[in-house]
Amino acid sequence: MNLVSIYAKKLRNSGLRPTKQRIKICEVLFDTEKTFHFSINDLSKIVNNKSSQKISLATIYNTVHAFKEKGYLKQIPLNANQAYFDTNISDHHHFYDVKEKKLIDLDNSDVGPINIYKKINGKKIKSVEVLVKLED
Amino acid sequence: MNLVSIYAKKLRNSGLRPTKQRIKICEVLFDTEKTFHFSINDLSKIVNNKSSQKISLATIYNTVHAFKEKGYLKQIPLNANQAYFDTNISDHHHFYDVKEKKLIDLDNSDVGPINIYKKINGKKIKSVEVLVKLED
DNA sequence: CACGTAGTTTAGAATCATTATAAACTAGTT
DNA sequence: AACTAGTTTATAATGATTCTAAACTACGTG
Repeated sequence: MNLVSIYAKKLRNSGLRPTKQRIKICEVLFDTEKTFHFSINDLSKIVNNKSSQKISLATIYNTVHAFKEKGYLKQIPLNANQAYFDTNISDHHHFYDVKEKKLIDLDNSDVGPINIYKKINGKKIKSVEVLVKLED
Repeated sequence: MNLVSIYAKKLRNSGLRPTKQRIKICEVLFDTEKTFHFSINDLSKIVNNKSSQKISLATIYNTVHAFKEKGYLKQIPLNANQAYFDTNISDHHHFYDVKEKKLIDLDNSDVGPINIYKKINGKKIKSVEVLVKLED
């Protein structure tokens, strides 16, 4: 089965119609060995540099949100003036190089086990994310 | 020594002139037993509800940034559409109740020691912040 | 295959947090 | 009192994100 039909299936399975735009975005996001971090603007540039048939910014926003919702992307908790996303959806963390404004993956295996001793009544833990800020 | 002169001294010691506005903001932020979380808008409302002599939004922004710079406030790494700050500047972490959009402090003592085994050449760790998302 | 419809895309407008500007003001010094 | 660097302010500008509503499209049904 080729990639396009794999993406189409993946989209259909999540209740999303496999449109040309979504397939093209899938190709940029998931058709690669390495995972990566991106902002909406980054993604828009990458996608629209690949072909003359442009995808509107609104669609990029819609699609990224849908993919995040479905768990195909993760948003990185970070104080920046724009949102950053990660195609690496495995349980992991991040370095943030404050000076260079660069994110670096920090695998779960590079961080010792994290124990949370405090409990909040009626709530359970959904995720634990660590942000390690770096300086020179 | 009264609080106003304590704040004035604190400001002067950091190279910030103790203006009426900054003192008033100090009173809101630091003249309390409990620490708290706030957005710029929250702070603006609190400050301007306390007296008829209003402080402009621009000054609130300037002051919060200056205080953050000087280490009197911390910004909380979080994906929200606005920035959140914390008057608790001790080394600690946060719960984030996704549904209720509420932040809860998580003291350092409520989290086991965090070990980062990965090293980045030429960089050292500035801070380690944990965000624990909560769900029902 | 044509049709209908719900879902999708799109350009452009609207919103909203934040930052920049530049003129008026003020703390602290001379 | 005068000076100056630092501060405040209203307002404009910016920029990311969301909204809108009209055009388009995937796809099941007849």
